[in-house]
Amino acid sequence: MQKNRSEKYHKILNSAGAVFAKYGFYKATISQIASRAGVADGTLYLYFKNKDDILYQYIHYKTGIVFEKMNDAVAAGKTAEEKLRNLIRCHLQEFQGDRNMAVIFQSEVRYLRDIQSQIKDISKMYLDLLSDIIEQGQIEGSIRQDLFVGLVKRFILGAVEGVISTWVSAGSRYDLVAMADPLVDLYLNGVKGR
Amino acid sequence: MQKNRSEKYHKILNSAGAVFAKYGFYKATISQIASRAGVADGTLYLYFKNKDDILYQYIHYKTGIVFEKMNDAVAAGKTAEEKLRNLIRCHLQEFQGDRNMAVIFQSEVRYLRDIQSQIKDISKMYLDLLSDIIEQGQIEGSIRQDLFVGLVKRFILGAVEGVISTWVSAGSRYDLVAMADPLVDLYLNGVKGR
DNA sequence: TTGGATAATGAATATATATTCATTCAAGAA
DNA sequence: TTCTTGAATGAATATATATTCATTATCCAA
Repeated sequence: MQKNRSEKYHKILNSAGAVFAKYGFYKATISQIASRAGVADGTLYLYFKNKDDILYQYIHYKTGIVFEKMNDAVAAGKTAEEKLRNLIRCHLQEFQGDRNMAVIFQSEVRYLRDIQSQIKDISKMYLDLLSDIIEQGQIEGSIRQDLFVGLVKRFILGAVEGVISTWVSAGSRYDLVAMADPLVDLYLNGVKGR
Repeated sequence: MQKNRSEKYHKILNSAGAVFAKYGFYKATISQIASRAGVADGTLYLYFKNKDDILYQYIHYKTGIVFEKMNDAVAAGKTAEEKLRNLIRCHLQEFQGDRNMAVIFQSEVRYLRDIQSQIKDISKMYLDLLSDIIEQGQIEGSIRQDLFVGLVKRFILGAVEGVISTWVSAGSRYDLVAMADPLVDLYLNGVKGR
């Protein structure tokens, strides 16, 4: 099994992404992935240990890219509110830009937890980013003190994921990034009339 | 294939719930389900068309129960805020009371959408309930007018699901229902400091 | 041009398990 | 007690597909 990140390696990863997204991990077959990548079935095994490994590498690769961008986005903000806004916008942008990834992250996360619990999953990283932002906001005074931070984090992430999930189910037709500001507004101000 | 809802039918459904929750639909085997139910493999086929059908019936059955309770909970409230609070509390309560269901709803929804698109999925029903509540709140004046209702619904549902998901991953150790009030507080008031 | 190494192939294999069905069992009727 | 009918069994079957590996192609250095 080669480990160099050749062009073919990425070709296979991309094909796998498309096939997994379309059929789900279990219904996707090695032959489908191979033929979409324009290689023979056996070739996949020169680059990946097995079918599980393909999914694992895919997530690992995508997670790395996305998380780096999210980190940058947060770092680019000064206040907690700016950071939060940047994070949410970045999140929506990345997922809008890669629908296969969005579908796979949505559907196969559970299976992944089973096969590779050492994968630093994107939720965990995300929640840590949020912790810092919330803490900063509380110090600044822009975020309430009387909050259960563990709940707030899940609340924020859950809502974004829900929004993405809807977008995916609806066939990815509308502009997801446009949801960023209204969403942040909901986080900050809630729905209550005044 | 029998259609009467005998005791054995429910025994099998329950076993299936436990096995699906533990291993996931694909890794779960007919033999595991059968042996847990204390019947022979072939017996499952007297009650269910095939493996897919077991999952389908399971979700269908659970959805019916849960949705009825949710409906009642909402109906028991007078103001929009009461209704929302009742709904969220009911939601958390039902899922806390049936962890297998919580896991399965979380993990296998996508597969279900594929096999049985005619299943009135719980999200859809839920979102409709929320629509009514939001609309009522806007009329009452307890909920802001300047909201994109489609987004608010997803925002609310996403956040509850996220909270449940965390609870499941954490091994269902803490009291989920206790999250209801803080969560509703977040929906209503947001996180912004004043 | 050739030889050796590396990469790719795809037919054959191995395995897993969903599903079937000939047989057995159980219970009530005659 | 014997018959009849429907339920239940579980060993045998059928199928699907992940994985292997003997063979072939490709590439590059000498």
